[in-house]
Amino acid sequence: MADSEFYQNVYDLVRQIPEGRVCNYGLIARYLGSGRSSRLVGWAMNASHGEPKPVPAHRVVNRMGMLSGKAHFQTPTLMQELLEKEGIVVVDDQVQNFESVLWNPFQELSV
DNA sequence: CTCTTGACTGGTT
DNA sequence: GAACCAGCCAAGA
Repeated sequence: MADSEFYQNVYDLVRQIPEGRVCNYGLIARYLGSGRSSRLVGWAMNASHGEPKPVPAHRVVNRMGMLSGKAHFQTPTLMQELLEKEGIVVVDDQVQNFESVLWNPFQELSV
């Protein structure tokens, strides 16, 4: 259940992602301690729907910068719209300049 | 209790 | 360079 701090850590970390930036599951998973538990991040995001606080899951994409979780949003186009609204260029469900908008918790939070 | 699926990644073939 | 296999944790059937 959401008792695990892992979920809260994921939500908190995702909420710390600034606008115009995106993060990938593996990076979040690695920051939390498990580099290959990226599936848990995805599952945590799936549970984020019932969270009282809004989670900017649209800023979370897979390692290739693809909007893998867009289908889990209210609308399949909401994710792209939100990203483009924040200044992120999305083409064919892929984030352009992915490395430029990629947000690294290690670099940003560990400075 | 066992098996399958899932918003994933990395390494090997 | 693309495709397949293996690993990780959790929840639903």
